[in-house]
Amino acid sequence: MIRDVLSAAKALSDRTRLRILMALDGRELCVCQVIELLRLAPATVSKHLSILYQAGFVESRKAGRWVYYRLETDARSPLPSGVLFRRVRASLQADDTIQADARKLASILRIDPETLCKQRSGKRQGR
Amino acid sequence: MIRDVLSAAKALSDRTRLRILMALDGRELCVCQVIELLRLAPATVSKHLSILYQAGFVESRKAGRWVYYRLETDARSPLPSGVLFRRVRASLQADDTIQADARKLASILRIDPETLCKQRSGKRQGR
DNA sequence: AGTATGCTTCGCCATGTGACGAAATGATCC
DNA sequence: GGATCATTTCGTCACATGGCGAAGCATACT
Repeated sequence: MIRDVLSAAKALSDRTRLRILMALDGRELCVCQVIELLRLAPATVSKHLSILYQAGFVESRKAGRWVYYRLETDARSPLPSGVLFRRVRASLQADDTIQADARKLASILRIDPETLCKQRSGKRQGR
Repeated sequence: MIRDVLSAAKALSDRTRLRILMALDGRELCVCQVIELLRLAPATVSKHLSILYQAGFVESRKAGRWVYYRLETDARSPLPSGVLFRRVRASLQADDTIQADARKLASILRIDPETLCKQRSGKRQGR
C-alpha cells in the first residue's frame, strides 16, 4: 500500500531519525542513551522513536524502568532494514555528523546506563 | 552524505510524487500528460517534478515546447531507481490510486500530446 | 515582429512537522 | 503506600511543505 511506503519514506526524511537508525546499527540502546547522544528533550526523542517504530524500522523491549530499542530485523516494512539499510548506511557512514555520533556513542557505551540516567536527572534540577 | 539520503527520502515522502514515479515507470511523459493524469495545477506538478529531479529520481529532456521526464537510470541517487524502486514498486502496484492512475494513463497515452494540451488550454478560459 | 503555448518561478495561504515543557503513565525502591 | 525515576502523551509554538493563481520565460506558429 501507498500508506506503508509513505510512512517509511517520512520516517527516513528527518536528520535526527537517520542519526538514531545509524546509532542503533549493530546494538541495542535504551532511550536515555539516545537522549544523551542527541542531546534533545526526552519528549522529542520518544516521538522520533515512535515514528520509526510505526514505520517498522525499529522494535522495542521493556526492561524494568528502561525501554530498549533495536533495528527491526523481520521485514515488517516495505523498505526493510536489510536491503534498504545497506545502501543508506553506506552513504551515511561518510557523513561528519554520523561519524561524530559514532565516536560519542562509544564513550556513552562505556558508562553503565544506570549512571548515565542519574547524570541527566542531575542536570534537570539546575546543574 | 546525509543530505543526499534526506533529499531522496523527502522526495519519496509525498503521495503525489510516488504517483508520478509510478506513472513514469517504463515510459517517458511530457509535463502536460502528468498534469492531465493528476489533475493538479501546472505549477504544482512542475514543483513536484523539480523535487524528484533534484533528488536524482528523474531526468528531463526538452523537445520543442514540451519537456519530457523519465526515470533516472544512472545511479545518481543513494536510493537508485534500480534497487529501491523494485521494492517500492511492488508495494505501490497493489494500491488503488496507483492502479486507477495506470488505467487513466493508458487512455491519456491514446491521445497525442498535441491534442491533450489543447484541451487543457480550452479549460483555462472557462469551458 | 507579435501572438500563442508549455513550463517554470514567485508569492501567498492552509496544513503538517519538529522542538519543547508540563502533565500523565508505568515501574522500581524505600 | 508514597517517593522517585524513565518514558510517553499532550498542548503549544515556529517553521517547512503542498496547493494554487499570476507573472515570467522560453519556443513555435503566422
